[in-house]
Amino acid sequence: MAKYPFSEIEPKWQAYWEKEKTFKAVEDPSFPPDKRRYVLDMFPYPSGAGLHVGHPEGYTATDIYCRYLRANGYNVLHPMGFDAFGLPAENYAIQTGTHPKITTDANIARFREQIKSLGFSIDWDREVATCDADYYKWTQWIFVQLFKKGLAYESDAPINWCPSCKTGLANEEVKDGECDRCGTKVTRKRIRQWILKITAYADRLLADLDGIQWPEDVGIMQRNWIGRSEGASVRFALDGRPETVEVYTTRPDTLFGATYMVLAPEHPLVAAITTQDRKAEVDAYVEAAAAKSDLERTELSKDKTGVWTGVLAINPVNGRKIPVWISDYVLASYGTGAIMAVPAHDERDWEFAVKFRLPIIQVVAEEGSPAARVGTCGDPEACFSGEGVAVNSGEFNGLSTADFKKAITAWLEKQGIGKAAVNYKLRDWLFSRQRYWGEPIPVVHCSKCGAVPVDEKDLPVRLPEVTSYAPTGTGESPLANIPEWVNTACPKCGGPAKRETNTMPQWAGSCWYYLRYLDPKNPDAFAARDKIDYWMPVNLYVGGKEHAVLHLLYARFWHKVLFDLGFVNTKEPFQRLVNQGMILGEDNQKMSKSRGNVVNPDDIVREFGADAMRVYEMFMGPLVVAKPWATAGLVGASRFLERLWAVSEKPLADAKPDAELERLLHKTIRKVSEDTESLAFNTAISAMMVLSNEVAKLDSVPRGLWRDFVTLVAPYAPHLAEELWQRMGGKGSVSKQAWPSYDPALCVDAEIEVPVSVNGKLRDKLVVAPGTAEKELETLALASPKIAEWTAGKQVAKVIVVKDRMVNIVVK
RNA sequence: GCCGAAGUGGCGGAAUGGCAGACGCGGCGGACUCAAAAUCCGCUGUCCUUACGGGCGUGAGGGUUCAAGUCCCUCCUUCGGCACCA
Repeated sequence: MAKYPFSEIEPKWQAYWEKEKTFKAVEDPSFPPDKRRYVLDMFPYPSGAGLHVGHPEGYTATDIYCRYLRANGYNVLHPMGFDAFGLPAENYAIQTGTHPKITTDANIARFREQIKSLGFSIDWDREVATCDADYYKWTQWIFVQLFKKGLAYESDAPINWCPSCKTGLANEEVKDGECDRCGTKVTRKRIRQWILKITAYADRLLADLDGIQWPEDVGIMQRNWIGRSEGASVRFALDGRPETVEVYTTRPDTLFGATYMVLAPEHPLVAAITTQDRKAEVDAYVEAAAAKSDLERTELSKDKTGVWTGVLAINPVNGRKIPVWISDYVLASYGTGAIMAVPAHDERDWEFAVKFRLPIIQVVAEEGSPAARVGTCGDPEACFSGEGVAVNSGEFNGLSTADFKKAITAWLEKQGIGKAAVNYKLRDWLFSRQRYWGEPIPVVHCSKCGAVPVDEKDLPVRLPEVTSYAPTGTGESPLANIPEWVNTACPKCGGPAKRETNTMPQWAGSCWYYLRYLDPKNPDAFAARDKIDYWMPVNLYVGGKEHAVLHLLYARFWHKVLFDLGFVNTKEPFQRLVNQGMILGEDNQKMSKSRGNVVNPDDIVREFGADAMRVYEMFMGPLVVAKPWATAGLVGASRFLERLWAVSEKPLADAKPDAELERLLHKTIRKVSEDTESLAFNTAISAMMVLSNEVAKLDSVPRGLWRDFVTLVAPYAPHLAEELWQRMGGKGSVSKQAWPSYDPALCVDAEIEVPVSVNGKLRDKLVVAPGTAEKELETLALASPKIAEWTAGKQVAKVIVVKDRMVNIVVK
C-alpha cells in the first residue's frame, strides 16, 4: 500500500487555494445578516522563535469552524495579521543594531509561511501588521479621537516602572509586583505620563459583560479587576482645624465603631494638618513610604506601620474625638486616599489598632448572639468582618447590616456630611512607553497652547530613524534625541513646539485590529462604515486566557469609545469568546526554552503532515482545557489519515451501503455536525475514526457514502480531503461542497440493548426494538431467567423503566 | 486569605442523573514475512475464580435518589487569577 504522500498533497492544495482565492471574503449582499460570520483568532506577535505548537491550536479550531460554516451556507470572514510593535524586536535592535523593522518583517515572513503551511482558510488579502505606517496612522487617529473626547490626559503621579525595560507599565501589566514581560521587580517612579481615562467607562465595561457570551471565568476576572463596590463617602471634621477629611467606606453601618482615621502618606492634607511636634516623624514616614515599591508596601510587609499626625477628627455620629494617623496600608489611589478605621470589624484596622493600642469598639454582633439582643457588649476578642446586627450604635441598635447601611446613608445625607458612593478598583490606563518600537503619540507640546493633537491630515506621525534604540531610563524615549524630529510647529498657533516623544504600549495596535481587517487598505477611514455594518460584531473570538484583563479590557474600552463617536455599530466588539487551553510539554509543564520541552510545528508538519498535526491537536482533548503534547499520540491521528488514504485506493461502488453501515454514516454525520458546531472537535474526530474503521473493512466503497465522508473530513484535514475529492472525480474544491445532511430516522439502531438491573446492579440485558413499550420492557425483564436468580425468594417492591434506556427492579 | 477551574485505566481522554472507561496511545497475543518495518485481527480497570461468574472501582468522607463520575455538604490535592481596594 502506498504511503499517503502528504508532503506532495499539502503544498499542492495550498498553492491551489492561493491561486483560486478560494477563501477570499467578499461583502456579498445576497447573504442575509444571519448568514454572515466573523471568526477571529487573536493575532500573534511574530517572535524570533517562530510558531509554537500552541498557536495552531486556536487557529485550527477556528479554521475547522469556518470551513464548517461555509459548507453550511455562511459567508465567513476569517483574517490573520500580526501584532508587530513590541519589545523583543526592539531589545534585539539594542543588542545588534538591526532595525526592529527588519527583524519584524523577517519574523512576519516566517510566521506567515508557517501559518500557511497548516492550510488555514484565511483571506490573506486582509493581512495587517500593526507596525505599518498605513496601519498605525489609524491607531494614532483613534488616539486623537480619545484626546479630543477628553479621555487622554497627562499626569506626573507616581507610576509602575520596570527598571529593566526602562518604561512605565500599566496596572494590568504588573503581576505579583513584577513586570509581566520580564519578571523584574517593579519600582515606583514619578515621570510625566499619558493616561487614558478607562475609568470613565468602568460602569459600562462592567454592565455590558452581561450581554456577551464569554467564558464565565474571564467575565469574573474582568468584574474583579473593575472591582465595583458600593458604600458611602463621609466627611469628618477635624478638631480645631478648618479642613475636613473625606473617606470612602463600604460599611457605613460601622461608623459608631470608627476609633481612628488613617490617611495615605501621599494624601494632600498630610502636610497641612500635621502638628509641629509630630512633623519630623511624619515627614520621615512619608519619605520612607515614597521610597518603597508597591510590592514592599503590600506583600513584603503585612506588618502595619504608621504615625500619628497630632490631629484629632470628630466622629460625626457620636462626637467622639479620634486620632488621625498616616499609614501606607491605606492606598492613595483608591477611594479618597483616607479611611475611617473600625478595628472591631476590619482585619487590617484590627491589626493596626492592636499594634498601636488604639481603642476597639464592637458595633456589629452576630445574628442571634446575646450581644445582639442586649444592644451592647464589651471589648471584642477577635475581629468580626461579617454582617449582623448593630450594637453600641445608639438609636440604630438592632438594625441589620443592610438596613443600617440604608438608614445611616440617609442620615448622613440629611446632615450634609455624606452620601452614597460607588468606587472602582480599576485605575486609569497608563498609556505612554519610554521606548522606541511603538506608535509615536501624535501630540505636539506648545509653550503657548499646551498639548495639541496632530492634525488628522498630518497623520501618521512616522516613527523616525534613530542612531540608538536604547531606552534612556530618564522618562524620555530614544526619540527625544532627534532634534530635527522633535522640533516642529504647533498645529494650532504655528509657533515653535516639540513633539511628544513617548510611544504607545503594544496593546494599542491590538485594540482595534479586528476593525482594520474589514477594510485593510482604506486610506480615508480606519474602515468603511458599510463594511463594519456588514461583518461586525466578531461572532467568535478565540485566543489564550492570558489576555483576560489586558487586551480584552483595553479593546472593549476603545470599541465603546468608537461606538459613542458613532464609528461602529455595536457596544461590544467580541460577541463570543473562547479560550483555548494551553498545550503543555510532554512533561506536563508549560512549554519553554529553558525546560527544553518545546515542540516545533515545522518538525511535525515535515514528519507527519499538516493534516495530522491539525487532527492530532484537535483530538488531544477539549479545546478549552490544558493538555500535554505527546508526539507518540500523534501517530493515532496520522494512522486515521493513512486509513482514509488506503480506503481511497479501493474501488468505488454505485451500490448503497448496507443498512448497518448506512445507519452508522447518518449517526456519524449527526455527531460530527453537532460536535463541530459546538467546537467539540475531539469527539467529532472520534466519531469519524469509528466510521473509518468500518469503511476500511469494505472491499469496495459506496460512492455516496464516501462523498459524504470526505466532505465531513474536509474541515479537519483539508488537504487530504481535497485530494480524496479529486481522486473520486469531484470537481473543483471540496471546500465548496455543501455539508452532508442526515436522516434522523436512520440514526436509530434496529435493535438496542436495554440493561436490566436489580437494586441498581446490572444483571442482564434485553435486546429489543427501539421504542418498545415500558410495560413490555418490564414484562421481559421480569421474565428473564438471569433476573429470576436475583429476585428469587425476594419481593419485588418496584420496577422503574425508562424507555430505550434501562430497567431497574427494586427487591426486598 | 479571597475568587475560579480541574481531579476518571499505564497515558490523552469519553459518558442528556440510567451499561463507567467511547476514540486514540501504549502493552500483550496472533496473522502476513526468511526476518523486520508497515498493515490487519483479538485481548487489555482491578481483585477473586481453571472456568461460568462474582466482588470492588471515577481524589477522600458523608448525603439526596430506584439509580450518582454527573446533584448537595465537608475536606484534600493541582492549576489559574486577585491580594492591605477600606
